[in-house]
Amino acid sequence: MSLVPSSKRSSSRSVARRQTLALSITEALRQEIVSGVRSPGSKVSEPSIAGSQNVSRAPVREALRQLEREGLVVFDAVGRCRVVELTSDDVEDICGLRVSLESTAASHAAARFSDATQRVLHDNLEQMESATTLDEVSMLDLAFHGEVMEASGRRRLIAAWRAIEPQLRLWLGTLQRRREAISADVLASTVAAHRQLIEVLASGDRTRAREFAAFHVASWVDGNDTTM
Amino acid sequence: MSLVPSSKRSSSRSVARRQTLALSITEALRQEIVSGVRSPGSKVSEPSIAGSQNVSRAPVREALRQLEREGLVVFDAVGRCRVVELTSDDVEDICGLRVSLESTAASHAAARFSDATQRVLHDNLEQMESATTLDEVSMLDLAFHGEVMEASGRRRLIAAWRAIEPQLRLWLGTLQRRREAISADVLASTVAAHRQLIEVLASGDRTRAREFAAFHVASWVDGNDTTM
DNA sequence: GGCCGCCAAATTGTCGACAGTTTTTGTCCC
DNA sequence: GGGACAAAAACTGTCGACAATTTGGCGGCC
Repeated sequence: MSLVPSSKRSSSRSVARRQTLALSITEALRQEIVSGVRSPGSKVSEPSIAGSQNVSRAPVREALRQLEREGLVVFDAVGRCRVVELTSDDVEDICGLRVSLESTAASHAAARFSDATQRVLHDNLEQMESATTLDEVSMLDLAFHGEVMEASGRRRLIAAWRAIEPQLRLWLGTLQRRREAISADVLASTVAAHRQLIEVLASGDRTRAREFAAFHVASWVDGNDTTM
Repeated sequence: MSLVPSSKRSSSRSVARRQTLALSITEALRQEIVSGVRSPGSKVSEPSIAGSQNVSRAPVREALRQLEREGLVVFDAVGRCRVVELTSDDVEDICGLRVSLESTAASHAAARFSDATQRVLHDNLEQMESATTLDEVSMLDLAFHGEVMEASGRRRLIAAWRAIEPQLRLWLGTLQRRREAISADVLASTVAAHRQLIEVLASGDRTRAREFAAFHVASWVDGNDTTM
């Protein structure tokens, strides 16, 4: 398999680290996990990956640690690594934390909403309106919420979000591999909610932003079946 | 779903990983940073640490990555590592996130409050009452809140807390190195607040737990001077 | 005195190797 | 067929080494 070329990180905030083998492998593995090529619970050993990617174990090791940070793999007591298996409990956990983080972020974002942010969000909205596949919508949805997080300007809040976002992607992927089509009304309501969130953020009303974000995320969670 | 038997160590990791060189070095470095032996902004290079600890660079490298995860060191674009320099902005950031996480945790903890947890918290309370140094009180305070986080049973919530807790320790350390004595009324009010929090948690009222925790943490933040 | 380029030292990213464990395989016996 | 047991394979943690960069210092030049 070839290493993913990795378009540069969309977020301008995080420091662009020099491209390194460990980074390429991290991205490649993340993609494999989220896309389901590596199924939950399957073993992930350093030598096998090092062999398949034609690198030494060192960068692989580093990549696995990064993926652990993102919650996509877990290490057992003896250091063995496996792809994480998300239970419905885990999903609940993730979503609960997500509500906390996003509502807090929305509150901050409302206090420092910029034109640039608004442009980015509107852009995302337009893309979503013309999206066709469920996968596309999900990714745009995550990107939208990621931008709101970034707009909060709170580094540690963003870091906490980044620690669960890949798990959300993984979960959404699993869901999508069961369904296939995209429900038109879900798309419509998501777009509507996002549009409304932008307005609330632009209004600068922090309390309302917090509450609306909490409500939107929570109802989004309800809209998706969390049982696995 | 198994939960921590609560029998073992108080600051329990979810998994007791086998003792490893990387772990020892992580702990040693963390201590050096939090205690101020390594001052904020100072360089942390792999060879120097490897040399001083008589190990190779590999475990040092891993330790530094762990410390980065804990926010105690930062890497620049070319991979150089330094001890983090916390600005008043950072502290605000940390505390804001802390309020979010702890109030959420309190809400969950109230819903599943156990006798074991109550015992641990009361134990902490007693220790704090007989504490003499400011350092002692701070550590017990952090331990108390850590236990509340654990009591929430939300792994990812706990993980997010662990990602900022060391930075809190670092900040408290710097503060303490400026003052010296412990204010009796601060101690008293902290103990009182903790006692009250235990009661609220035991009552099982999730909303009240959330609100009380948010209030307590926020006022604690106000009580400490965040300007650096 | 201050700025510029050059050389030496230091540092990171990556590699291959080895020892100690853990897991798997294969075999023999019941 | 199933279980105990031993050999074999696989894996992790750690080490030392090397090349490519980056940093720091030094002398020269304006």
